[in-house]
Amino acid sequence: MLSAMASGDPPGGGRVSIGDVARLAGVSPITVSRVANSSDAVRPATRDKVLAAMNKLGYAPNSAARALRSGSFHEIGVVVHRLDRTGESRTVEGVVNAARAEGYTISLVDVRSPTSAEVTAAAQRLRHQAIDGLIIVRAEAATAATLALPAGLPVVVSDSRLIGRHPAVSSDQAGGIRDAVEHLLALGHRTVHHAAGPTDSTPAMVREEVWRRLLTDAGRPVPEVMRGDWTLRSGYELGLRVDPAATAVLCANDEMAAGMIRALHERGRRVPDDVSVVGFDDIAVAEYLWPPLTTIRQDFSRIGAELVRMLLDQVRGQGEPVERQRLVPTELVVRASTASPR
Amino acid sequence: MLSAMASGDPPGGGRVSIGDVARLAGVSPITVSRVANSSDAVRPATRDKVLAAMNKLGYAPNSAARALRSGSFHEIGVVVHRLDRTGESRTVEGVVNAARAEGYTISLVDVRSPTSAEVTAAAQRLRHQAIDGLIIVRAEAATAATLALPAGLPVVVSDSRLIGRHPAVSSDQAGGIRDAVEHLLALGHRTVHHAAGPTDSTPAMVREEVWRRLLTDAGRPVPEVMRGDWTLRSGYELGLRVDPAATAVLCANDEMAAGMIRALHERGRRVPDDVSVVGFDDIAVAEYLWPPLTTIRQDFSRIGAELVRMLLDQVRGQGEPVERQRLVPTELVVRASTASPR
DNA sequence: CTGAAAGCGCTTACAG
DNA sequence: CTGAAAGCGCTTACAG
Repeated sequence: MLSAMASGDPPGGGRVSIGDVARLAGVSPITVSRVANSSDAVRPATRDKVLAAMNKLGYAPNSAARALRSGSFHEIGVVVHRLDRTGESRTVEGVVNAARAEGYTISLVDVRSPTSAEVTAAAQRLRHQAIDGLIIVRAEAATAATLALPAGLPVVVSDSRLIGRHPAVSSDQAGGIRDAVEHLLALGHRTVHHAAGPTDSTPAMVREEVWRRLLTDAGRPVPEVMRGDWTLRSGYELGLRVDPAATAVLCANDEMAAGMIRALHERGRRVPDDVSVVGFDDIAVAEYLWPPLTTIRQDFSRIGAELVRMLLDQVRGQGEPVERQRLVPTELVVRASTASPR
Repeated sequence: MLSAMASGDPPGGGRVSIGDVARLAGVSPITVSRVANSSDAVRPATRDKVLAAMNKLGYAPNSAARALRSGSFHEIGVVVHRLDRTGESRTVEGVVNAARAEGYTISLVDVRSPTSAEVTAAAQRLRHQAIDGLIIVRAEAATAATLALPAGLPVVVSDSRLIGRHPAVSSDQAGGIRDAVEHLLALGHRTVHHAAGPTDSTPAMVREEVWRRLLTDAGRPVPEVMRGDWTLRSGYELGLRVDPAATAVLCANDEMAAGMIRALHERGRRVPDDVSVVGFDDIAVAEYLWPPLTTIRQDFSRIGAELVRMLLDQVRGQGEPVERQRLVPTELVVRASTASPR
């Protein structure tokens, strides 16, 4: 428990400063600073006196002063779009936890749309606030040409068009799609239809290109791609008009897969007896959809941790060359929404 | 676009300070400060000179110095548990957006478990960091007796046992449960079973108590409560052994309702023909479950906004009495998972 | 409308 | 092992 109130008479409206502690302990402020920073150049008896005074007064170092002196806030800025989506919130959670382990806190900004203008404004707001580096989680629609980040600010990005321009962390999209397509072809499907994500999203485009290339390489017909926007609703609408001859559909994410399955139900098509469906992400409900969804799991907390690691490499290594891109493996999780065609 | 690099020769390894701008513009640092803070006591011509110099050098005020001087970081600490859950992430999103509108950023800490010890540690870590106030989003297992928050730090809490001790914002749980129970009774169900949340959660207990009281007041039999833990899995497991005579089940949240529906399917019980199911929250998939879920919608972004408003009332009004509790209305959303019993 | 002086709370060399 | 001095970058009265 903290003591309720300082018993001395600290100036400045109640906030206890290093000088107050020094006075009570009968030492200089420098010694208090040493104790606060766990320097070992303090005699144990002195240390104890100071610690007792700190406790008595409820002293907490003023981090504004500390940051001003040291030049670092020990804070990382995070720009995120749509925090209510599984991938985004789990990635941010991973970032928060990894940052904490390194002694950093997170300053979070949510942009309304993932465009260059919004992200630029968010980055400047954060810069204004004072951060040591910036993590951009999926600025899908931002491009390197139009994004104007403060000069000299270390940056790491997650999946986006900014890869190449800035160090980046991504799921192994290609590997995931390959696993899914091979799984479906191995089950005996002649080809695989694709309910893709929006064209302004890098992960969506990567998934689509890999799907197309795999079918081509395997000598299978490539059905016309169906275009969605990540939402359940878009998956549902695509499901209402999916080719009646389709026996397997690979969806760009789990939400679209859930909408697809619901539409197929309404059309009287059984999953997986008539149509196999595969998602991407492995969100919490995937296992409890009816039927339980076969999907490609992304390791979001690992992505968050790698984002922090690569950012702090830059922050600490100032000037050193930095790893440009790190791929985090995906995993195919086979459940009951896929089966051999009848 | 920012200019790539300062063309002057600013000291301190590249960071541009107010003095550099003053020198280039041929004015004093005070004048630069006035321009940076949009004071109107600056001649337009002077202002333009200063703004030009700022742009040329890529000046951004050092917020550590600013905070040290003014005593405020314009930052709000947010303690959250399980950011990957809908309620939590949407509430945080609401907090972030409302805070931004007020010129505040968010420093986010994620606790592994919602206990007093974890929340206390998180609050102290944030205090250390420097925040103007603290928002605790659902510290479900923390109690006022054991939570030790830094003295003098303004605090607002969301649903939790801390209500009463600290100003709080909550959904109108009672109103939501009333709407749901009345909806089911009006459909002709004799009584309503309840798949409740964990006993250490205040919202779960409130929902359970209101459910019990409503049935008692209506003279209906009160079935033994079923105990879950918010997860899909727990709802599924309760669904496997729900009373075969039950015709209506009110679940503590949508995830549990999704698990409940899946278990009922597996047991060959049709929803809503044999059993009506109601959830709580209105998460994104609720509409796309099969059947689409009747549920009680919570307005999380409004909750987030109210949390910020009540916190800043404290921060700004120092000493003034503050509103103790604010209820945010819920809304019953009727879909296809409820019907009259056969 | 503009500026010289002081100070916010802390830490970093430097000296003893 | 301990302390006196200087300064991080900014803003707040105060004076002109």
